[in-house]
Amino acid sequence: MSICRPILGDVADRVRSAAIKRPRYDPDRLLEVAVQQFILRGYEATSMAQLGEAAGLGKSSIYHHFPSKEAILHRALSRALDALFAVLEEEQARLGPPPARLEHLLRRTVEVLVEELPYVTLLLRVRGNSRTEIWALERRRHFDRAVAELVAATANAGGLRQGLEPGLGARLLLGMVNSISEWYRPGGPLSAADLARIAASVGLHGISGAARAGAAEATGAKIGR
Amino acid sequence: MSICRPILGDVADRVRSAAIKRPRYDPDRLLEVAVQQFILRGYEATSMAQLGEAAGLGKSSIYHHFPSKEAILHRALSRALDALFAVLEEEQARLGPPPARLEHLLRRTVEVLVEELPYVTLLLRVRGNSRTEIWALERRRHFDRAVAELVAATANAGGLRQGLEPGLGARLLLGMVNSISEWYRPGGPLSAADLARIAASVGLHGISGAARAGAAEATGAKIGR
DNA sequence: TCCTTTCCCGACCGGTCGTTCGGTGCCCAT
DNA sequence: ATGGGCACCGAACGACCGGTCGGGAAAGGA
Repeated sequence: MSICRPILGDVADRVRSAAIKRPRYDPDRLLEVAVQQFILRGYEATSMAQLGEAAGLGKSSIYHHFPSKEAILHRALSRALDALFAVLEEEQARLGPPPARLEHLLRRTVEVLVEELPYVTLLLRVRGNSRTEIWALERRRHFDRAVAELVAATANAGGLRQGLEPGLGARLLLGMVNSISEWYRPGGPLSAADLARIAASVGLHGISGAARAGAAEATGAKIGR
Repeated sequence: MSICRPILGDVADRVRSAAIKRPRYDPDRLLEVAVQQFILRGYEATSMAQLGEAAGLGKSSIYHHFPSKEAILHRALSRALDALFAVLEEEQARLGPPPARLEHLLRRTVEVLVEELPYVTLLLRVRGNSRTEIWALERRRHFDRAVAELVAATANAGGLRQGLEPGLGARLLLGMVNSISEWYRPGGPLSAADLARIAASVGLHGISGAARAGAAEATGAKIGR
């Protein structure tokens, strides 16, 4: 029963085998395994026993590194949020004309999303069930608002298409960018920097300027020049 | 304890009160309540007892209408998937030039997403934990592939910006459209048809044609003038 | 060498999970 | 009025949940 555990992956094997010199866990390495599991099965659907198994430990051993299951989640979400907020502090996101700042912000957001893929993925799936999740949701809302304000500033500079409310534009933009976490896997042919450049460009082009008369242009509003 | 249940909403009250003539449930009405709860707390995190409470029933009563918790999920996901696939069958999505078909498909997808908001929202959150979820994921993948093929056909017609791989364009497009389920609530100032028109326009404009030289255009490639 | 600290384990706790079951009351056709 | 069936209930099931605890192996400085 408990013997027939499935092929337990990567980290666990590296730890189990005495050949390699890393017999013990530290919180961050355990976090890596845990977040992997949370993404695979969902946070609620992942039991402490499964976390232990994936790490090659008994479930009680987890509590040596983390005081509770929720604490693991908190640490993971905090890591994602810190990385995202760091982007807001970057010089190119704070200075210069709004459109350029927005482009930088989007591009760097995608890059961070890829760099911290598991953690950001987990963040984007949070729905507000526990105090930790509500806290993360609230912090994430602040980030979204910063993006929305930059979109609004871009709109004031005439960088938004007619009839597109800035708030809506920001949501569509963020939705597109965030959805990357659902399919992007590093190691593919597309580098993070390339993806970031393309996604930011596609997004900004979509919400900006006059609608080009494609065959598919349904919006009646057509800017004169 | 069990008395202090929070203000339980809408449907439950309507059913509880003898004033209105609908004292009994049928599967579809119960489904409505259940899906509401699944979205609120997540499928795994919602217990049968909570479902019952939200419906004004004991948890054992749920089993009079559904054979299992997973069956409820299956029915909800099936409803969403059926509605989406119906769009693929629409005449304007099958005939005509690819760009126009793509525009129709996107617009109608948004409209369906809004019409069947709770069910589609649930579908978009499925991660593949159970057999039902895997089935839904597989079926959804077919829908996504149909969109991707239409994007590819649009690309062949020269309707895609340079350097944007059709598969990537389709993912960004779908990501943007699907993200609408995370914030749109009916009853607001924005009608479903308007939202659909705008979202489809923004998305198609984003992936199509040459990049306009905005201040935020970072792609080294700068078109002559 | 010995002893402290770090890391990990199995056994166990109260509680909750999805599900089952025997029984009860209401609605409605007869 | 009455009998049958539909909708519902409370109690109970085994399994499993997150978390606790006392103890044991292994590492590391002395």
